[in-house]
Amino acid sequence: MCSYRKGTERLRYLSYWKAEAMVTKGEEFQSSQDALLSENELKYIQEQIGGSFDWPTLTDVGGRYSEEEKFKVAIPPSPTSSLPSAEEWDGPYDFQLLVNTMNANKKTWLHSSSLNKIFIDVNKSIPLQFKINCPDDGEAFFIRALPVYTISQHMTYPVNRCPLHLKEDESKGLASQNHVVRCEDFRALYECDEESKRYSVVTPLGCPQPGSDVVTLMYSFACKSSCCGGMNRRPVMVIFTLEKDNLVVGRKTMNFRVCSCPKRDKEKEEKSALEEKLQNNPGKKPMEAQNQKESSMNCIQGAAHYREILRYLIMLKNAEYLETGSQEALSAKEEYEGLCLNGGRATFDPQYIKLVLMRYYYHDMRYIIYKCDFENLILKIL
Amino acid sequence: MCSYRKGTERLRYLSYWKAEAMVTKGEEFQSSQDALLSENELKYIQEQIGGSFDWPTLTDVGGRYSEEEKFKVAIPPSPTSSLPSAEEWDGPYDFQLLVNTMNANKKTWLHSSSLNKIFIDVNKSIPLQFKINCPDDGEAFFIRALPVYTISQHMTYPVNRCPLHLKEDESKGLASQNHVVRCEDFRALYECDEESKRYSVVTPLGCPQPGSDVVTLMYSFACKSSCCGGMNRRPVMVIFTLEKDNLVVGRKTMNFRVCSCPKRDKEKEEKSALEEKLQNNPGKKPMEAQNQKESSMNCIQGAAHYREILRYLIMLKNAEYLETGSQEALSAKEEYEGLCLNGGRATFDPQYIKLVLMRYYYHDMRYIIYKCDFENLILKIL
DNA sequence: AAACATGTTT
DNA sequence: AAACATGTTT
Ligand SMILES: [Zn+2]
Ligand SMILES: [Zn+2]
Repeated sequence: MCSYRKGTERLRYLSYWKAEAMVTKGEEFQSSQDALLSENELKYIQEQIGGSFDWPTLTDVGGRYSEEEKFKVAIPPSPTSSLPSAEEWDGPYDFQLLVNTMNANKKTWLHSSSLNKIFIDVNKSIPLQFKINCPDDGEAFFIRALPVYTISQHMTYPVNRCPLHLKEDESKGLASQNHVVRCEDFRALYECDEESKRYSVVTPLGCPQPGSDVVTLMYSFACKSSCCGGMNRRPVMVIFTLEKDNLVVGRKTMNFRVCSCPKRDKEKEEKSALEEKLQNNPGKKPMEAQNQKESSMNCIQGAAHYREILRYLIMLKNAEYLETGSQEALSAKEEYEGLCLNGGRATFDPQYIKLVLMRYYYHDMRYIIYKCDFENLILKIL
Repeated sequence: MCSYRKGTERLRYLSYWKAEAMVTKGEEFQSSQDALLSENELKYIQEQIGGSFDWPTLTDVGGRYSEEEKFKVAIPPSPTSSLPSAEEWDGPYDFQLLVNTMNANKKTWLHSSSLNKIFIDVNKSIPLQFKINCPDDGEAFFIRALPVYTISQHMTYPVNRCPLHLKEDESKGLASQNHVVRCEDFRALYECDEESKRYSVVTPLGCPQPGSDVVTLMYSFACKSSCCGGMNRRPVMVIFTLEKDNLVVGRKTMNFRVCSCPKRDKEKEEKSALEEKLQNNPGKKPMEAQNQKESSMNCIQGAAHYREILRYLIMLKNAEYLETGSQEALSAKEEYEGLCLNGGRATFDPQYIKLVLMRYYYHDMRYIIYKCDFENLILKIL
């Protein structure tokens, strides 16, 4: 893991430093805010890295230890969290994603390298090639494919199938039922993140065929980008994470458009991207899907989780009030305190709540691990 | 009831004549074919009326009489059967449907008299006016609104809501949940025909406001004509039946298009209808929705019902074979006999099965009434 | 209301 | 592939 960039390493160190200090002192965290970095610490870290970063994924290993041995610990979002990282990262194994354009089936899919985008028919498969620098160890690696909306306003919502296509597939009772992204490999595992409600498919990478240094996996999409009540015309990308021992060790992304006329739509998007580039004319952006019916309720899943976010907002608003004396901040704080008490929900501006969630998830504390796992983790990282 | 047209009266007489003869002889029908008119009788009747006709609606009055008193009797399709009549009929009460164009809310709905069609936004209400020649007796009458696909290929399928809009409304748990056509009257009753699976809404007509001779009811549509997995771009009409004592005593129809741009679409349809008329150019018909996913399974609901239709087909094919010696008819007959035995289903050509169903429902026998009800009925009709 | 987006029919 | 149909965005 010597290829971690400097900023990322420093951030990891800083966050764990705070958590470790508390664990060392034998304190059990009372809430997710106990181990939060201060505003100044956050500011400093953001300057250092200027982007998203990676944490190792830890899951509850339930039942191995007694209750007394449990610790609440600062654990980062998993690759399927509400706001997963979409930063390209070759990682220690020089992870690469390749699209062999020779294979392009002009009828069913096309790749635009200028847009880093694949245009594909619904339910048609596309071969994607994955490469690492130790192909013979392929059986130890997994490829996770996770669809995510690319426009910031929708990014925190999971990508779900539309009611119509879901209904058509319900009777089949397949594990892939709720998944837009499918991998046509018999070892593919269809996962749902209970926290974020995101669906992803995880496939063992395996070793290349003799004479080849890449592994080819077939992917398909079970809904169109335009499906009403599903992606509803919102552009999506797929985040492909390379995973080993439950850690993310590489990441690649690809934009996708699942549509009826891949050729027409690719040409149109390329043309308008070119025009915008030539004229440097930001006034003629492509239309953006609006009026989505994902209730802002769904934006924050679960009553307990929602309360946690509210408490975080109360803290932020209180800090703002103490610092600036803003009456608006004070009344917002009081409103949130009321909601906390009576279990109500506020209607947040999506852009605002997105920023709040971004900050909140930087300090995600919602996982429980066991003391020895935590100690091993600290040893690995420091 | 003296205003029944001659052809209808004669047909009614003929069909009941056959049923009455059997009842008189004390025979209990063994199957729905026992009281069928012969091919020649049918031919004669069709020449006489050249269209659809009305029967009184009778329902099972269950439990009033002992089992021995029950009779199976030839009863016509109800107004919500699989192939309901769509013939305009003023009836004995001079039933009229009026659209007051003065009320037209240019933003949400428009009426085209040349097309007998209303173009309307989804979930927006339109006032429709109903008139009878005895408005003071209005409380004894009901208006039933039943949506039906206008293109013959889809006519026998019930009009259902799409999965998306259904899902949005499911949590509300309203009686109107599955209904595309809504009546905004607190006395409106939402019915589902268990046999045909058609949804209709029945509203008491009531008496006109003082000084008026019409009753106004507000209707709205909870899905668009274009809804995927629902009407799916197939044109629909609404059949408004005037009902009294469970009998249909008048019928009016109106075409509807539930869409996002009523004005644009009305102008376009009127223009293309005019062009077609002027040029008498049948080559440039508007596009027809195709590729519907309603399984032909759904076309005939229920295993027992399906078996009945199969037996009817066997009879038809056998008659055809005996008359013409057609080997094709013979092998079709044998195929259907096999399906009857093993409970299988054939894949019928939709156009063909539509014609078969049409003939079958002309002789609908699936209702049970009691002897005295039957005798009263005969007395009324003869 | 005009322009656009995007699935379907021809 | 071109023309059309029809919901959305500007
Ligand atoms: Zn879909
Ligand atoms: Zn709908």
